[in-house]
Amino acid sequence: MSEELSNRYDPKEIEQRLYRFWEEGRYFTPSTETERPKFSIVIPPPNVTGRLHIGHALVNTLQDILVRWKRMSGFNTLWLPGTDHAGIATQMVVERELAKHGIVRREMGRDAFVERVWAWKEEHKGYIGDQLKRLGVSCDWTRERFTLDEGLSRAVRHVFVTLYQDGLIYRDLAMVNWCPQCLTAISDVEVEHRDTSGKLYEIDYPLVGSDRRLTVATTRPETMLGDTALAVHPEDQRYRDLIGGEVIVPIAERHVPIVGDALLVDREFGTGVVKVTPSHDRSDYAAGQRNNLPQLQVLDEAGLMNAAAGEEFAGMDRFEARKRVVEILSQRGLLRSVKEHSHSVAYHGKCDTIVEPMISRQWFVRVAPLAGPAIEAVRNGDITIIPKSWEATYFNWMENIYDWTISRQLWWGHRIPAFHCANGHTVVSETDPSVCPECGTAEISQETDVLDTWFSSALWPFSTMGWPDETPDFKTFYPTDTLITGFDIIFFWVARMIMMGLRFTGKVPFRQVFLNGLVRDEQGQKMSKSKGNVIDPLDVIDEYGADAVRFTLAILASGRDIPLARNRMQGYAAFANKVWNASRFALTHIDSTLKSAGPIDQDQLKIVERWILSRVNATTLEVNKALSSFRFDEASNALYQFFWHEFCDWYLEMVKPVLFGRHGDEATQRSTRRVLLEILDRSLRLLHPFMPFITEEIWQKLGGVEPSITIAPYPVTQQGIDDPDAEKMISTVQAMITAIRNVRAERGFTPKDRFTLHIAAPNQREAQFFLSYAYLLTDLARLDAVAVNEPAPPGAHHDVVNGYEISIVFPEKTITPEQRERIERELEKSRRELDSIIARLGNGQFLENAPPAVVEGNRARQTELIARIEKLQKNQP
RNA sequence: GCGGGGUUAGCUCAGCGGUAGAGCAUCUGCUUUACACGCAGGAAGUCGGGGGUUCGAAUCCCUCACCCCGCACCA
Repeated sequence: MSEELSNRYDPKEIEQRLYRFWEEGRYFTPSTETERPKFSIVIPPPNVTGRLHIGHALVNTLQDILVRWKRMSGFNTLWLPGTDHAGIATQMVVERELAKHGIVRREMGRDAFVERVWAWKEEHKGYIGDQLKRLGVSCDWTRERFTLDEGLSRAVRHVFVTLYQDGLIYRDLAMVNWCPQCLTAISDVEVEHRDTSGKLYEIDYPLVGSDRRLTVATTRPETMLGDTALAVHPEDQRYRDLIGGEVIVPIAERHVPIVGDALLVDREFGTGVVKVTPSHDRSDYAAGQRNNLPQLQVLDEAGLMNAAAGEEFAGMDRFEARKRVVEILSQRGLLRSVKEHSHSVAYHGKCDTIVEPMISRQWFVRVAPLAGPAIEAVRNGDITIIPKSWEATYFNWMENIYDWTISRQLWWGHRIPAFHCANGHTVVSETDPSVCPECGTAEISQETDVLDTWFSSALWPFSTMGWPDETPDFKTFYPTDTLITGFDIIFFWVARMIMMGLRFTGKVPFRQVFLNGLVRDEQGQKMSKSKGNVIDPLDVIDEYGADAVRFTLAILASGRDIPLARNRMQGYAAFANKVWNASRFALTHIDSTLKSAGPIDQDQLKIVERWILSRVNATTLEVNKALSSFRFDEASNALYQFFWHEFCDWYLEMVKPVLFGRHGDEATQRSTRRVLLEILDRSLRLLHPFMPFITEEIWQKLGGVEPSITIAPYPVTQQGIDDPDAEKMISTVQAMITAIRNVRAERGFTPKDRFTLHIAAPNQREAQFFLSYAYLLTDLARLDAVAVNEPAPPGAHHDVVNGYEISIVFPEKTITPEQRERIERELEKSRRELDSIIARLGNGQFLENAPPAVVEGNRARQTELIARIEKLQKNQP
């Protein structure tokens, strides 16, 4: 065969060329008309205007391994790619961009702004796709979707209207999480609680008609301007008699009642007196409702104090107001104390702003009725969550679920299909009404709010397939089989897809969920731009090649944290180079292509061939098994071990004597070459899901039947190929070679020094074996002769290997003290092991209770150790 | 407070009832005609502490310590 491969693997040269080849061949586009079983997954859609980070690289590598494996295993495989519109994030980016040019969103108007965002999206939409292609993912790009596509938007609208009609969507005035920076409501799961060190202020409130003062503890003194009561515990002896009385709210100088509320007040905390601000605190809001307290809003939607806060404060920022309030209280002697206080503060993760509880009119999904079936689906096994420990988290959240705030005060997104008329009617409809169906007025306009992006993501597994239409794709590929995503979006996305899928299609959206870990840096730190420890997938792909990056991610993929270090990638780039060079070597010795090679002639097989076929079969079993259970680490590790440490280190070395004509007749050579082709072919196919580029590049040179390795059959274990005898004998040969190499290093000989090996074979058959395969020992251990059942001359080095006595004859050489020490250590180790085995075998309980195989194993080991120690002792001069 | 995960070689992790493993790093030799991103050999761990179950425990149970992650609470 032609030999023009470079002696160094250069990923840059081949990766992008091969990706084009795959796309042009449409290998990743499945059929909707086939009898073959299907396998389908949908991508967790990244933000359309975003950039791929290393976490995306991980989740997409794992999906691609799974998908390529299934495709090669004969499934009609669909991996549907796409992106979401990421409402807040995208709007924020475009606003910031406009701000550079001094343009303000509200001044340009809704339509113009939305148009501008679409333009931005068009500009950036290709970026994520290109990055994914660099990674080598086998998505079907002909089916790419975007959450704001017409079809998906229709699904969103249909779901909204249906849920509304079913009474599961409602609009209400309620306290929600408000982001004063983004000027929108957000849902509970978008709030990040962070432990923050703040201050606890104790403030005196004068009692009306008395000299007494009540001391109240608060972390947010500025909200006192909106206090409408103080609350004490109704059974608190200290304050019980004050209930029904009034206090003066300092600064505001307003009279408010003292109420008793057992739910709000914890007698143990602080002073046992709580200020109640129903408009600006979640639990105060509830307390206000229980006690019929008025609401007094003193903060506006931007987090500034409003007119109700008083003339001095109007327009002042909430944190500025806090300082000012404390100052005034202090001047008036009403500030009792200020203590350091650590407590949890709610932040909006997207913009790092402290969230403000705010009463506003929003749209909600009543989640509890949806949660029931979703809980049941996991409980009864219709959906399996892997690793299983995540089920507890899922149940815990689902069983204590709150209604979901789905409206956002944004412009970028699915506009809520509700219409308000001039007479106060609201209609929710799949088509835009021109007049109000209630009163007939034409003065009707659409709701200005848009939906939470996750509302559309929740429909992703079926909206992308054409639902609500019964399209061929929907019928063929829904439900999907597996979802792979990060555990951090189990509530945002996974749970909601299950709820929506069950509600609207009557089926689970996927049967298995694999939750992958979080990529961290080598110290286990979360990657973040501010720490400067982020790894850009494109950077490392450029540096090490996509295959090396993928292999690294796969082999590290177990566990909840995935510490990623560049030197690991360097290690697997070396592995890619190893694959390249081993293949390069093999290719120069393969004399036919897969198409013309014909079947392997079983009768011609020599022990080396029988052994490597047995080993590749064992590896095949292990890899398929590991992939079935999402053990990407085990699968890739098995492949690494096999390819490097069996195929390269031993097999290729063992066939060299034949390939170079030092041993064997022509028939043996032919057979050896045929099997070499076979093993290389199988290895490449086994490796392909993990390292798609390099394996395709090499496999093309083997001349397979299929036009691309992407659709070549994935190896499965074969009957009658396992060969324990061959494995045992080859492992003995390996052990002997290792023993000789050991002595060589131990005694300070060089590779040029030649030894003679004497082997004691217990019977004729084995004697014949060692004579037939003496060439392996000679070649790999650099011997000048192998003698079977001939007495070794005096002074030879004796050992026992896999039960066979061997003697190594080498030139006279003095032993250095270091060498003697090493020999002594080795002997001592064997003695210690023997002692513990003797103790075990001397224990009647052990003999009685341990399984016979274990007892037998110990006996055999005892016999070997005794023989070995005896021989090693003889070596002592 | 509720729930989950972790503590094994210098580093990062696998193993989860029968003789302590891998990768990387490290040390020693080596231009062996595929590869120095290589070859060969080596050193390195009372498997977080304590107790228990068992013939036998990194592995199962109890307990303590420390670390991480959710959720809830936090005047």
